[in-house]
Amino acid sequence: MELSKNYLPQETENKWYSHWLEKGYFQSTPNEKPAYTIVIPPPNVTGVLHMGHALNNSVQDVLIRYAKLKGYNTCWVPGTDHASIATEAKVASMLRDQGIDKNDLTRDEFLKHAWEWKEKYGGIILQQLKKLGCALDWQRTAFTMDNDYYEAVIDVFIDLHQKGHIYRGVKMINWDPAAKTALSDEEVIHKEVNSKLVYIKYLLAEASANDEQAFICVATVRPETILGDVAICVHPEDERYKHLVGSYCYVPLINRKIPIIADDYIDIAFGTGCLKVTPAHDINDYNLGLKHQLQVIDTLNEDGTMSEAAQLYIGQDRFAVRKQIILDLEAAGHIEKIEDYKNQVGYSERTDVVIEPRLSLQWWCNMETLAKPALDVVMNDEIKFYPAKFKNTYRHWMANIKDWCISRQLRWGHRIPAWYDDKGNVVIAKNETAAYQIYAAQFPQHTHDANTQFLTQDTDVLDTWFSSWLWPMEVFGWNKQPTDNKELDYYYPTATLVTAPEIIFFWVARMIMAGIEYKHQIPFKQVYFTGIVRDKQGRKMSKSLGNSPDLLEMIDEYGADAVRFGVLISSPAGNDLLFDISSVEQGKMFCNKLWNALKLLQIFKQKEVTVNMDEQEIFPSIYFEAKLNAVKIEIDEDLKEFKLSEALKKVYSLIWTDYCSDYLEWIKTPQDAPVNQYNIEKATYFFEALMQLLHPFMPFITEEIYHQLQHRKDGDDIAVTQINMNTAYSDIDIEKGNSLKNLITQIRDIKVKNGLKPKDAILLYLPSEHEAHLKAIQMVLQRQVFAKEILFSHQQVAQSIAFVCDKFQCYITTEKEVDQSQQIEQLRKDLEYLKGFLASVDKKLNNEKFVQNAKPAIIEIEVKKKNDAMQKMKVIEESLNLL
RNA sequence: GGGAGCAUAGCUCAGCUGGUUCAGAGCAUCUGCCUUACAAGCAGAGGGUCCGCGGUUCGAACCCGUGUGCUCCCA
Repeated sequence: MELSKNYLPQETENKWYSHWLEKGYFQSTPNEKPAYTIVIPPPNVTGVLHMGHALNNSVQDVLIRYAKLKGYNTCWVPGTDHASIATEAKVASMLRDQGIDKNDLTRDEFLKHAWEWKEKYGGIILQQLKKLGCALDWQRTAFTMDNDYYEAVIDVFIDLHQKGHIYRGVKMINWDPAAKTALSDEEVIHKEVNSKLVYIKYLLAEASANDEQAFICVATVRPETILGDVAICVHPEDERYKHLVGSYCYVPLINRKIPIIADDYIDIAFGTGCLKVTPAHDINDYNLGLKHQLQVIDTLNEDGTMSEAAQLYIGQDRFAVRKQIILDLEAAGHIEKIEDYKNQVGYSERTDVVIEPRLSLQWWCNMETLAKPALDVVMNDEIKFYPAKFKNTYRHWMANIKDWCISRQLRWGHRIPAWYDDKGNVVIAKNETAAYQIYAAQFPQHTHDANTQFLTQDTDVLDTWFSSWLWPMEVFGWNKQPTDNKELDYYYPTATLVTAPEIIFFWVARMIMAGIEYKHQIPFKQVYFTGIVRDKQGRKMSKSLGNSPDLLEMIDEYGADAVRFGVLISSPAGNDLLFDISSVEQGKMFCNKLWNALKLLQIFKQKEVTVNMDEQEIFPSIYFEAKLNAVKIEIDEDLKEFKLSEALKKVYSLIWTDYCSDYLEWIKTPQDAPVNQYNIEKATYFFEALMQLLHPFMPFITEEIYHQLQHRKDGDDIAVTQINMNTAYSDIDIEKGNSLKNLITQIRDIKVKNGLKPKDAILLYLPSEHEAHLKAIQMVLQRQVFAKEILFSHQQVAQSIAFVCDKFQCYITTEKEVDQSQQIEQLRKDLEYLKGFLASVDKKLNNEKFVQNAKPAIIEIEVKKKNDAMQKMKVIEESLNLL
């Protein structure tokens, strides 16, 4: 069959993905083979494929496909998480477009819309992963709100509550005024912003004669919060204010009389040294308030507008008020000055609005007892982190772990299984029936009419991470069958988790806790943290910056293999990836290179053959086999350490340089001459082996070429072949090949430097004392450098170009007149260099301390260096004498 | 404010426990080639004070200290 000029990915990619699916190659069931399991970090059900996913999932696919080649029973579990906030926001906005206000709907009505939305648009990303070629076991596709999964989350809540880890309490939380829900500390992103530091004067209630000014001044970046001020606090040792402690002042505009108190928490150096205390809107102020028994005045509504308690600006947005109040204070003469100021402000990870610290009644999970063992397994390398530097980050967080706010004021998610009566009593129960039973047992004194519904369920849902921390267990049906579960026992603990360092606390740490708490086993043996995908300028790729390319378009244009190549080649282990489309182009060119090598093999196969097994004829195959086996081992080592880009670079240059540029050229025969049958067979076999090595990185084109190379029986596909790691090879063969390469390059260079055309004929003299070593490469060398003849000689050759390659003294003669001054210069330069080199080696060897301290092997090497250098110098000197 | 990390060719990075001729790769650059697989290609070449300074050592890109610049995480 005639092959197209270039490789056309669009035609082959869909074909092979469907074929793999049809054959069920990605499906796994427990068997006698060792398991290699990965659970996908579940993307948001609302998600679409972006560069981060492309990297993360390409990496996982490489690991899975390589493990499969090595004989493991591989299982890669796909799925999505329900993403409470993101999904609820999406659905609410869709409803708004239809003119429906989410708050006008009942819970059930809203959830009906949400599920409809999920069925329709959810999981688009999973379809996109197919385009990328991911070898996911689709039959196992999981969702964090599947029935069984939902039940598992609820059961875990109940269990942790029984164990006393989960409790309900009023604390300062991070409030997202856009989503109108509490967030955990981890969901808050701190950013540095330019603010105004406003100095506000508070009138003193009883100005004494000592006070030149009848006011006390505080500095704040949030002037609107003065409406919630309940005190002014100064440092007890601060001489400026000592005399005011115990007196009162007035909050400007509303004239609330508040005390001036002292506490050593105050930083004397900051601002004016006076802090306005607003317990409702700052965690530190809150703590101060508790200590000094201050009132709490909450001046904000849940949507970020001012509440009635603020007295002024009621119903106006906090940021509008910030501007307005400065004007009003100014007008009333309360502003002393305004300075530019940089400070850290917390933003919601999901909605990107400024977080308000807010006092709120929420459900909490105490993490201390869960964290302890989870810290240990990472510190003692039972779970290995790659790169290991993340152990530090992990330890720091785990050692200072805070209680986890797990309730969210949303509807989309796992509803908190708490039931309340009208007196504020609460019971935790799996369902309503159980709630009534438990209630009756717990509160026998509260009797109700048997027919009235007096218990109401909590309207909040749980943090999404409270469900995804069960992921590696629950995808294998842990909750229904925690023991004697064939699947769970076989696949758990999973082999590797591939994720972003950004979610080390959100997810990785919590999975480890849940795994140990409930399965009494770690959830995965190693964690590979991928880097962050950045653009060429080093900026993180994000939707808001608009610097993230459209992946599906890219796949259409370049092919999935090229995209995978581009992402993986520039992704050194654990470092950030500076993505540039040129690396995808490089991947596309690589595909063409493969395609053309295939075409050359087809041409070879149509030519006449010889069956000559002469060493010189088949040396290229002997050499390449050794090289292939050597590199195969290196690649295996690299992949064990997640050096994916290193491994890919090695396959790339093994194919492009060693196989195409060297090997295929070496087995070419002169025009119209027959080709060597052994070499052709070997060339085909090597190409197969190379495709196998490349397959984990570029699955589609390798499958296509595997089938183009020869007709395959049904079920013989590269995706399910086993790699042969029986890779013994001879160093001598590799050395001979290297000599050949070096000689070819050096002679070509000499030709250029002496003004010879590449094809100009030469006579080449090689040293006869190395004839045994050089004999094997003679024929190939002769063809590659267009030598009329190669002669072995131990004599110097007059009227020649003399050169030294490796340790071989060689001569070239040519019919053309050559300029000897240039080569003399070159030889002198080489000699000078060697003299210096020899001197440095001698210095070491003559140094007593070196000889005493260095390992014998090192000394041996130095001696060898010395001898090699001296030999070379001798050869060069001889050549120089000749000229 | 606390912690972690990075600095090597024009660019992106390798360089494992200090010891080959160790200063490397890819891309980019320059030169010569349409050599019947591939010009999206072939052949060849040039390019670096391994961030500055000090120290340890027989020996430092590598270890220690310090300065500078940058990045990330946490509060």
